[in-house]
Amino acid sequence: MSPRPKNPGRTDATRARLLDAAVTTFAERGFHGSTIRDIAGGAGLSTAALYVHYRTKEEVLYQISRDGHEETLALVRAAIASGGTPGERLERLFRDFTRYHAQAHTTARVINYELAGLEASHRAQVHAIRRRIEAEVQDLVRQGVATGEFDVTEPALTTTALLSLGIDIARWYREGGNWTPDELAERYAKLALRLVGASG
Amino acid sequence: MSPRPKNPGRTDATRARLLDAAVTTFAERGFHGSTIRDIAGGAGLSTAALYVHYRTKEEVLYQISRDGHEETLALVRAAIASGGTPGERLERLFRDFTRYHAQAHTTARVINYELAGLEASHRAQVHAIRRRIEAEVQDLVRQGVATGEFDVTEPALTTTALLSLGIDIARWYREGGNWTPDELAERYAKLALRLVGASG
DNA sequence: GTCTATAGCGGGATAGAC
DNA sequence: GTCTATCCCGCTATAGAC
Repeated sequence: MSPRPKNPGRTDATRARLLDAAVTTFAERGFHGSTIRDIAGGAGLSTAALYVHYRTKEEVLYQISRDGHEETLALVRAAIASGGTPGERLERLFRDFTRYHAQAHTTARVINYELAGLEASHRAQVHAIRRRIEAEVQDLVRQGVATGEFDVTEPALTTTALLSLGIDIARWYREGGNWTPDELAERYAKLALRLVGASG
Repeated sequence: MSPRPKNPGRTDATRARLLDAAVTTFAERGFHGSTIRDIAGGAGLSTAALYVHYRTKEEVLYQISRDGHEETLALVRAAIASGGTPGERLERLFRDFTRYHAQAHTTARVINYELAGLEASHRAQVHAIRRRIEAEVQDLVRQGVATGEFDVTEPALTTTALLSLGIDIARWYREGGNWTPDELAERYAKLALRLVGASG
């Protein structure tokens, strides 16, 4: 993906600063509205230095997008693997999913709304992860239907609605608003149970 | 907003074509990813001709955004004014709100996700309309709580969730998918009732 | 109101020194 | 690995003819 450095430690820290600055400006102005001067400058570097770490601006976006999606998939899988009834696992999944989208709302904004900035092959890889996330959740919904715990006639559509609630947080959430990520997670987990007809 | 023409009929048609082309490219590539060549070319005009109708690219976005938001506000108000119990009105509101976001998903994508492209004063005006939309819906939710028809402890948060479900359709909806706008509207209206604890 | 042509600037990316 | 300096392209917007 990027040139291999001789001094990983320092290089890794620099890359982290670049990704951080990129997330900030991508979230604020979008991929095309952000310049490499914004990114490099935000990390305290010249534009030329950026190219030691990433080949193009698009590659920076890809790194952010891939990392974020993999983290989300891991989070979803962990909740599903955690045991209990489908309702308990859905509640846990949704609590974590919601908290992530609130806490990391700038990152979440980039990975959910800047997909169009990705080059075709990168976008395809990211979409593959998204499909796996959706498949995991849909599977859980179907399990709940099978056990009779959920009252859902169309699992695919209900899954879309569930994910919508979480993803859209990245659009509207602001620090210093009415709810902390934890408070929101608590309440949204209950709303998720209502959506699947398992009011707990 | 734009220069007054001598020949309104022909000018209006040209502007409509420009707005149409702009919506298409803004929805696909975002405001900053779209060029005035995309917009003008999509309407069959040269870039110079665009400036007869709009002073800047941003003004094109503003026109789209303002029109779209006003249409949405009108739709929300019409449903609320239509009479019946809060539950009946919420169901109607949500059916219309959902259908709009599916049917006009390209426009909806632009007006909901390209707000950052607006100049400060324009953005402020649009945000004012958004707040009115939210206020109308929240008011309806509170009415349902007052009559005991809805089971909601936090009307503000529930309103956010309701709007989220509708708005996020603009992100994921595609023509030729699993649901027509009407089918989706039907099902989402039922989900809205579940969210407010008024399963009908 | 529309065109062709172009000004003028800001963007992504690179060259070459340290 | 980072810098300064710069290339060169594509973008927004305008000039001036029809």
